[in-house]
Amino acid sequence: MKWDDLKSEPCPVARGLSVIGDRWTMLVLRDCFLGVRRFEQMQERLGITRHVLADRLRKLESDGVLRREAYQERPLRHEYRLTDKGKALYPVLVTLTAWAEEHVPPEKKSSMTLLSRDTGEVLEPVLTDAKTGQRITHRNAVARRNIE
Amino acid sequence: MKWDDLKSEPCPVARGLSVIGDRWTMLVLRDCFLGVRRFEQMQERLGITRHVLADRLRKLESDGVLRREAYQERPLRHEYRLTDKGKALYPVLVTLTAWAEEHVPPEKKSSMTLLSRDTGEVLEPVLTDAKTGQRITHRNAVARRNIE
DNA sequence: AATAGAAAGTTCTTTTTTGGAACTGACTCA
DNA sequence: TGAGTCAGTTCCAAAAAAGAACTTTCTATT
Repeated sequence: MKWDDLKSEPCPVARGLSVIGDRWTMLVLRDCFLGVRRFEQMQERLGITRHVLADRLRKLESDGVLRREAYQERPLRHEYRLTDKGKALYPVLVTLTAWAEEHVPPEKKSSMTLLSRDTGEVLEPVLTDAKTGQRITHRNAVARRNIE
Repeated sequence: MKWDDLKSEPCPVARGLSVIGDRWTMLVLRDCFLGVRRFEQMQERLGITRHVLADRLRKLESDGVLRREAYQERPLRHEYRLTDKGKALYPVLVTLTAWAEEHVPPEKKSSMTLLSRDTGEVLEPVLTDAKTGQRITHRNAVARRNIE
């Protein structure tokens, strides 16, 4: 199976991975969520090859996750910003972060905490059902395929 | 930056990706969550090269996400099962699924719905704070780096 | 005017990863 | 004896990533 074939899979996991399923993309998006918008900064922060970064940004733009906007003319320069579709990836980033914090210990102890912007309290992200507020786990949920 | 270097990054996103950040791993885990346990089945369902599948399973085992268990002797055969660490990835899979369902439309309309195992009701997964029950979004949360 | 520097890429070569297909080993079953 | 199953391994070609240098279009400095 080829990369692009993933996009047309019926399974949403496969389709999601067709967009964010490689080694670098989520790291690029992490930086976007942290407010990094420019090529040079990303390249330096990530230690990614310029070549690959340019490629990933192109893909993310064509997938509608980032948009490229001119921030100056002469010389023309662009910056990258999350679209709504991109911002909607926040829960994926947070759950991944939470998982890694708990299960993939770093060599040097140094962690990340999520804080409420309003109260400054530490947040503990959990997945719940919007209607009932019940926790969602692999034990109490099942996936159903809808054939239409 | 090399693959293995990701493991020792301070950022949990990078560490998480060192485990699940490639094109195939999450698809393998998806199948595990659906109850697929054996090499042949995975290989056939995923359309992944046997070579790569064997490699991914080895890595997932050494990362403690799956464990390999003999299900018969003569000939000795193993199956792969999620460990607790692996099961803890469920929220990542669910948020990714939810995002793709909403934002990465398939060519043929065919979707997935998450149902409660108890009530059979459709679940709408959202990220909330365990203590307050408040929704967590990129707008009301900030990440802080803890230096120890 | 000449030089240095920044930003955002591109180009080139080498190394790593995949893809694809066939092959192996240890059985079981007819 | 021969076919089939399962869980891989081996080999080669093709694709992708790493690493480093180069380009283009400016602005700022000497």
